[in-house]
Amino acid sequence: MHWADVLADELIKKGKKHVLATGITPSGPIHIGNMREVLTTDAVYRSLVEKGAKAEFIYIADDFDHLRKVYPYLPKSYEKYVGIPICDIPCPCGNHKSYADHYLEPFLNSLKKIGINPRVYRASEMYKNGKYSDAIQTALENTNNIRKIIETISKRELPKHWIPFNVRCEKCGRITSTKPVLYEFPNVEYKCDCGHEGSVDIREGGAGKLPWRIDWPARWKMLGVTFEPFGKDLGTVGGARQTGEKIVKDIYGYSPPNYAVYEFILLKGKGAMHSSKGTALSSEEMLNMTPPEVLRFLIMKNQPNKHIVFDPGFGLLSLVDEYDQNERVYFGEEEKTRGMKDLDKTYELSQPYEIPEKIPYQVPYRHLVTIVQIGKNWSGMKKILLRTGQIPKDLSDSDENHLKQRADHVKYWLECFAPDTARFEVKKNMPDMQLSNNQKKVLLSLVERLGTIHWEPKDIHNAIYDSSEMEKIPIKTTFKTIYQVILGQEKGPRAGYFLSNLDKSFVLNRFKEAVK
RNA sequence: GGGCCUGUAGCUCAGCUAGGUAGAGCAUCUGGCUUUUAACCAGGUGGCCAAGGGUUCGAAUCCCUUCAGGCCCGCCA
Repeated sequence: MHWADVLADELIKKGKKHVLATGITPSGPIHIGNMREVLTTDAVYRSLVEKGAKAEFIYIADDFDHLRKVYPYLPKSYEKYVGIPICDIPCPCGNHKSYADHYLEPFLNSLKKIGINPRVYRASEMYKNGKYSDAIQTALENTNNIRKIIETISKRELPKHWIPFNVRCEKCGRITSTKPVLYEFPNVEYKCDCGHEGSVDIREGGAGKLPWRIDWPARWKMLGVTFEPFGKDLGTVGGARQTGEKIVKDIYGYSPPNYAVYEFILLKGKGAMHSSKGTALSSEEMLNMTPPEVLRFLIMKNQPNKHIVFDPGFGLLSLVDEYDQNERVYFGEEEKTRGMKDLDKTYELSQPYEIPEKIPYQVPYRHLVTIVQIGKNWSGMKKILLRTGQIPKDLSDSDENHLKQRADHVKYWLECFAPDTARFEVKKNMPDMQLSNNQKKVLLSLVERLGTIHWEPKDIHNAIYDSSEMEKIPIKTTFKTIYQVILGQEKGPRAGYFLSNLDKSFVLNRFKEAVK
């Protein structure tokens, strides 16, 4: 059984109505690892709906959380905003409403692309319009109990005058620098490091924020959350999940949601991703180089608790190939091999939107990598594909769109992530290089022979072999020579097809120039 | 110290969330496509499933122990 079905079945045992939540703080570029949380939730959501349960998928952007430090990707001037909720900090690029929106917006766009449309809640709004008021009051009434829970489970000692509420300083706007002096419902008197002393009414929207360990359980109850996955860092003993379970039960009288702990996505050769260390791959970038269905596939085929090593180099091509193979099996065009566990479900969950009725037209992804570089734009590519018979003349619009999209992904990948050996470029001018006598000999022979043949892949291919044999030069050397004078490198795409896509006189002139 | 993951063919890994003859890709070897360019087809070689114990008619799969590696444990998914 697919893991999403297992999780959905567990939920259905408890009831027929469910609220599935995810939450990510948009304090920096939201990377592909964060995406795993959303996709995991989406998989369970879809399984629930399929099984006839009522389910709602919500996404909580904790934009009332404060800026923790000046991350490396921020200007130094942001020092003054540390401690202020990110919804109240100006946008780094100036084009968004706030700091939070700057990172949230592209992420929500990415979600759309991979077929996820959760109901979005913003913590800042919930705080500011008083939704949290009851939860805050309950927390404050239970200060000692909460303190005991946190101290016992997480084995931390809390400050003497700690209360489960961080007042937002009315003067400097920070929620980290205030210290409570006195709480007497409904007011908290506080002192801020900025020198301000004041008093806030907790029923007033936006007066302050519950600390994370209380905010989370409070939100479970408030929104009726029954499922929420979280990263392995939060699943640790004494962590926020554990204190949250106890707090939500004892203080808020609500039973903790089901969950899945998901492992990290590691970048091949780089390890775990950290936005703050610049080793993260943002979701936008990821979606620019990976077709959305393939990105989903990566998450869906792996159980959440298994770490994933993502290789943005050649590994990506293999991943797409694997997806395509699964697709062929799903549509019965190929035999299932043994390792394809839960193939049908995995394939269905990989679709951003509708499941195709029939198999989309496939062109091997690796081949697209070559075609993209020869054909440049889509019409050029289409011409090549038509001529070589790799697509039929009556290709449907949806198939064409699909291929076009893939070509765009390939292009982005080539520009930003592809290893050098995947790239080639037809040099406009003769590359600067020295050819051996043998190389010159074979080129001369080729000029002659190619001049007389039809400019067809097969004929070109044969001509290359004939010349090579004639001049008693290893075929390897001949290919190498061709690539060197045309591409300036020693390897390249299959020569016959490749040359046939270039202008005949261009090729002949280049060869002539090379032997001078 | 605690938690999670991993250990299966030379390499990368699937199979463990249904216990029932050990799998794929790559590499290698043989043959073919009248001739390899990270090409295709057919076939072959290759594994005490980390080690030990337990449950079972039957274990890579479930349970326990050990060993080795990775990650997490203020904030970070």
